[in-house]
Amino acid sequence: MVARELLGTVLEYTTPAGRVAGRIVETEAYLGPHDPASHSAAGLTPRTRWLFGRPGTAYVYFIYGRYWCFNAVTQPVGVGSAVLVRALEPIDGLARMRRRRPLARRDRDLTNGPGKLCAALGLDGSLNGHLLSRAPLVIRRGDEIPDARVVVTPRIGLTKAAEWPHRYFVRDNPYVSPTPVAFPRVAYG
DNA sequence: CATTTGATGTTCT
DNA sequence: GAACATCAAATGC
Repeated sequence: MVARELLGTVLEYTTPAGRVAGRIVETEAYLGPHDPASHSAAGLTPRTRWLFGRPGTAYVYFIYGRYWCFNAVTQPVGVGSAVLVRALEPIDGLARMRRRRPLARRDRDLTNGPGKLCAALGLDGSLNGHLLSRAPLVIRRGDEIPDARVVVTPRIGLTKAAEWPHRYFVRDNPYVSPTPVAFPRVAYG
């Protein structure tokens, strides 16, 4: 599963304002049209245009009237499958992240949620459709995370398919978003 | 620490 | 008109 493979890779955004980067420590897989929780379940709409694009495309959407969420498309054109990046461990540009997230009290609060990390990095809808193999926004190889350090749970915040176990995170990493207490946690593999 | 609640506006029905 | 892949503040331990 690509969502698991993305753990440990580095998301890096370079603009005239500077460079910000973080290690991906939490992801969620959204499958194709047969996944009721995926935006692709509703078919092709103006919003989901880039979700149905080629693998490695950025799919960025606006939610709850305030926040952007960043995804990487993972399946061939027309399928509509993507991985939501839910948390980063900051690597570079910490000062810029703090300026963009003035309400974050602790550094771990800068990027431990999908809306938070987009705000910290400055990601928004202008990046929709961008290919992640090229500047200014790239995902590059980082640390390999052993299977023994990967935990699987249901996805957060869903009403449909709420029990499907497609959330992955790095065990004991302080930058992972809080796991709801009632969630089952399963070792990967 | 855990749980609850209000804010916010786009998207699709 | 309802739903929504969220967040932060407030509350009760």
